[in-house]
Order: sequence, then structure tokens, then C-alpha cells
Amino acid sequence: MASSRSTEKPSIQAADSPTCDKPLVHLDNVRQVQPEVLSTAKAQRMAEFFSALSDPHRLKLLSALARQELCVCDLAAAVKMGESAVSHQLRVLKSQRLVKYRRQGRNVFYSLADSHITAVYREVADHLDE
Amino acid sequence: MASSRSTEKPSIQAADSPTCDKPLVHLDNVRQVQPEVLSTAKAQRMAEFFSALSDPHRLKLLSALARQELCVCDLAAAVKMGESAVSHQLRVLKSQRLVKYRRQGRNVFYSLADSHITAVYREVADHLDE
DNA sequence: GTTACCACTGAACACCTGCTCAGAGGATTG
DNA sequence: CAATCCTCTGAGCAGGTGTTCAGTGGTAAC
Repeated sequence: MASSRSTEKPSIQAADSPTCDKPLVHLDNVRQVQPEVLSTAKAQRMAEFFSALSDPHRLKLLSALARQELCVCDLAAAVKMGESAVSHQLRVLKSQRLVKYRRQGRNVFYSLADSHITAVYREVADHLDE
Repeated sequence: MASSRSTEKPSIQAADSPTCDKPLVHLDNVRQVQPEVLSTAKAQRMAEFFSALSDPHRLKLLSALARQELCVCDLAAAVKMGESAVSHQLRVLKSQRLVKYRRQGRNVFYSLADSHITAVYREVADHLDE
């Protein structure tokens, strides 16, 4: 038999878990939980999304855009950042589809992309307020 | 109306904006939006919260805990990480009150802290699925 | 008491993030 | 076309993040 503890552990190894050098205190729990664990790919995508929201300057930009659409230099003035820095951060927000934009003459106007954002915002605000 | 393009800029400076070397294309917009911008303190708190969710391993841990409470070594096995790494990450999740824990003998069992977490999870999943 | 086990911690290291600075691209004005 | 404005991009660098490794503390079993 495989493994470790004392006298138990009947036919513990799942077919796809070839080796088991870890302590595994409650192996049955582990096996129940494992199918519920996020896939690496999906965890990665969600992490990138939250990562886009994990900077105070980006959150300020979003809160400004929640009011109305704005161009880059106005955003920079509103949140007191350099325009280059704003542009870099907007790129991050764009990559996660948190904002959309339209060109008008020399300006590029940004606005929030969809409504999930505000919903997430509210849930988090509730969580932090308690 | 106030402002915008070429020949104006009469008494533009707000009382608390002493200097203005930035382009400020649409000053009226900026002044409308500014009070809506998150305070630095609140933006910081929200950023820290999202930051706790911005790592794929931590998201995997949370998805495992969504099923049932687990101790550290079981978590390590479920998400295929070292136990030390899990312990470090759980510290982050604890600091944002995303998980709670109870001691039982040699084990420490972790579980999700409250329901806002799953709500946030659903909103983000919806956002990413479209 | 001794041993084994589970969990936590600190240090060191590699990697990633976000800023500033300098410059390029695109569009409008004169 | 020349000049100006708004925006974007790449390089370079401080600072933060996440891992492993080694060691500590606390609890249960012998």
C-alpha cells in the first residue's frame, strides 16, 4: 500500500494522483474538494481581473468615470496623476474590459464598460463597511 | 457657460488647486467629477481587498473552502502547493477577513468568512463569461 | 519526557508592477 | 505645411509580491 500514517488508508490513491508525499491528514476531504477547485486557467483569468482593480489609482479613475465619460487629460487632473501614468493605467483597465473609449477629434473619451463593475463595487463596499 | 477651448480661462483656479500647469481641456467636467472620486484612504482599502483576490493560488484556496472547511495541509494537497506557501497566502486572506479559522487539536480549520465573497465571485464570473 | 506532526514565521531571492522621462503618432488649427 | 495639442509607447528604475528554505512553537501520541 502506498503511504503514510499508521494502520489505515485502504486504497487511497486516486487514479490521477500518482505520488503522495504530502501529509494528507484528511484525504477524503481532499478528494471531495479537489473537483471544486478552480482550474488554473480560470483562476488565472479571475486573478488578472481582480489585479486590474487592485490599485488605488485605478479605482480612483473608475470612480471618476462612474460619474461621466472623460478624456485622458481630464482624468489626470481629476485624480492628480501624470497623463502618461493615466494612459498606462487605462491600458490595464482596457485589457480587462473595465472601460471602453471613443475618439473625438484630438480627445479620447473613456467610460465604464458594463454594469457588473458597479455591482462588484457595491458588494465590496458592503464587505468593507462591516 | 464656463469654458473650454481657446481664449478663455478667466478665474479658473478653485480655491484648493493652487497651480495649474496641466492642459485641463474640459475644466467644468473635472470640477464636476472631482467630488465623486474615491478618497485616497478608501481607494487604498478597496485596493488591498482586491489585491487579496488577485492571485490564482489564493482564488483556488477560496474555491476549495467554498465547498467545506479544510486544514492547512489538506488545502496544500487540494491546490498542489507547499504548506508554507499556503500558510503565507492564508495570512493574506485572513488580513482581509476573507477567511476565518478555528483550532482543533493539531489542526487549524479554515472556512470562508462571509457571503459577500461568493456574491463578488458570481459577478466577476458573469463579467468574464460574456 | 520524548517524539512526531501540523502550522506559522523570517530571510533571501526572483519576478512583477507602476512610476517618470523622453519621444513618437494622429488630429486640428493657423 | 508648420505648429500645437492630446494621447500613446518603450526604456529604466524603485518598490512590492510570492516562492522556497530553514527554523520555532504548540499539540497529541507513545
